[in-house]
Amino acid sequence: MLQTVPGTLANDHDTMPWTKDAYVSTARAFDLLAGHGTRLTVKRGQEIFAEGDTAESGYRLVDGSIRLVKLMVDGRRQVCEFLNADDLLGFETDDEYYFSAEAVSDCALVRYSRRAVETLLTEDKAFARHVRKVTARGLQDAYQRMVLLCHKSAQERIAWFLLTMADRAGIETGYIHLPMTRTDIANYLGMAIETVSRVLGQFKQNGAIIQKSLNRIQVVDRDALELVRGEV
Amino acid sequence: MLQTVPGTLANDHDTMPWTKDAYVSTARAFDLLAGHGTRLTVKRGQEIFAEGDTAESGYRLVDGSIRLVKLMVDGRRQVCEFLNADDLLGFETDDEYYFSAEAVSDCALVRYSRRAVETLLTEDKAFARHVRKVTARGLQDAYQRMVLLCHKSAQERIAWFLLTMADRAGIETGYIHLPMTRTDIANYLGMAIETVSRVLGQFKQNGAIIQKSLNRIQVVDRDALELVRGEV
DNA sequence: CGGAGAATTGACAAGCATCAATCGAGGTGG
DNA sequence: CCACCTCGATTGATGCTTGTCAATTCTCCG
Repeated sequence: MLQTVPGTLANDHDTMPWTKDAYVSTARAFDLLAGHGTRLTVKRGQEIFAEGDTAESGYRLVDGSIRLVKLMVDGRRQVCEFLNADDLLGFETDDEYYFSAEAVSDCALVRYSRRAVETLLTEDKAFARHVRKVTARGLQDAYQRMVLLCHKSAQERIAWFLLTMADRAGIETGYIHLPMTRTDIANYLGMAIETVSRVLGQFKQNGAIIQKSLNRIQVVDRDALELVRGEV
Repeated sequence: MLQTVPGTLANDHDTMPWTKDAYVSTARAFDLLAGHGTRLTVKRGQEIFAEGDTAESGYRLVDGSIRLVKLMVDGRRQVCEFLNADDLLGFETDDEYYFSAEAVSDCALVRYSRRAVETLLTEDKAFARHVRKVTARGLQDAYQRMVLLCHKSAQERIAWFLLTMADRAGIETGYIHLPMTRTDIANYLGMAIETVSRVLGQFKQNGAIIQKSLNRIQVVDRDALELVRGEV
């Protein structure tokens, strides 16, 4: 099964056997929130909230990319997930954030107060279902990545990463845009940045990919990457 | 922060600042399900459901331990989580299970039909909140373990594991009961069973632990283990 | 054009996986 | 009740993947 965007707001119809009648479009669900939402923008590298902060808001990412990170006292960091446009953030927790959220690129978000979120969660069944679904998807992705971190080689991880990023972006351009740094990728996949560099170098030499610029990569030989990645 | 049992049904009061008024005891929440639940028992090693199965039921673990596993085609397995008495299982997904559930020891469960679960999720706010909370806790634990898998040494992992198991069990006896095999532990922590054995051997020699039997371990020097574990 | 941060490349070491053999425990049948 | 048998755990030797340290190069902006 292909990895899909966690918390995406589209294409839920085909996976909601029990709930077709109760389904409403995300657009309508968020119309209900609209009056309570405030737009904000954050610049690249800026923090939206920190681990341990009281969860006073939920966010919807409108544009840009965000990384969810857990920070260690010695400065090492674990990137738990990358979020893209239309992903939700902070809707599932009602006490403290258990990760920090940082802008990978300049971002536009809509911020909803916890009170508005709580109200909608209890009063709008479709919205509540959507949040459940999104959270479950997050857990699913986390478990999937545990397999990756425990059982896959450096090459398998990078191949998986490139293919996943391509799928998430839709790859209509032919290029994968990687807004994050090599350090982010390394911390996401549980390896050193040097290893990321080396494996990307191998793929370039294999002719599997072409690096147009630092964060623009073209997948020339998708089959080769899928072969390296192995089963998902 | 200490690791706690994911999805435990007790002690939620102190972490629900927004919802004290809406809170009802789990006992009452599950009274609502009672009429729809059916008891069942599974023997050690038996499968409750498999990854990819249609999620037709939710379960509450009454007694025993369960492992959530993802299986690879070559037979390797990733243990995503261990569940204990009072934990919930399969309540957050409404299409397909994204992991298999296997009995680590003989288990007693209560099984609820998907229809009953769906109904209660939409009609009982407190129950819906509880499921949200439990799922979020699962995601939190998953992220926490990513840090472990990516940044911690074998010794740190085993120390973390022992302390976490002790905390989850309440350790009133002075002994940690480990119902799972070394293979399970290895697949949970992302290391080889030989390494698990070796590290446990070191801890025994250090005097940090005493192994009463294969799955009964006494923590003699908790401070030493916490020192090895480092920050959580 | 120049500077600073990021990425690449290389050399080396270490932690851990793998392979292999032995040991131990728990369960069964005589 | 004991011996045996089988599976899991332990212990040892070895090799490899990958992390770490270091130096250089590249890229992006001002």
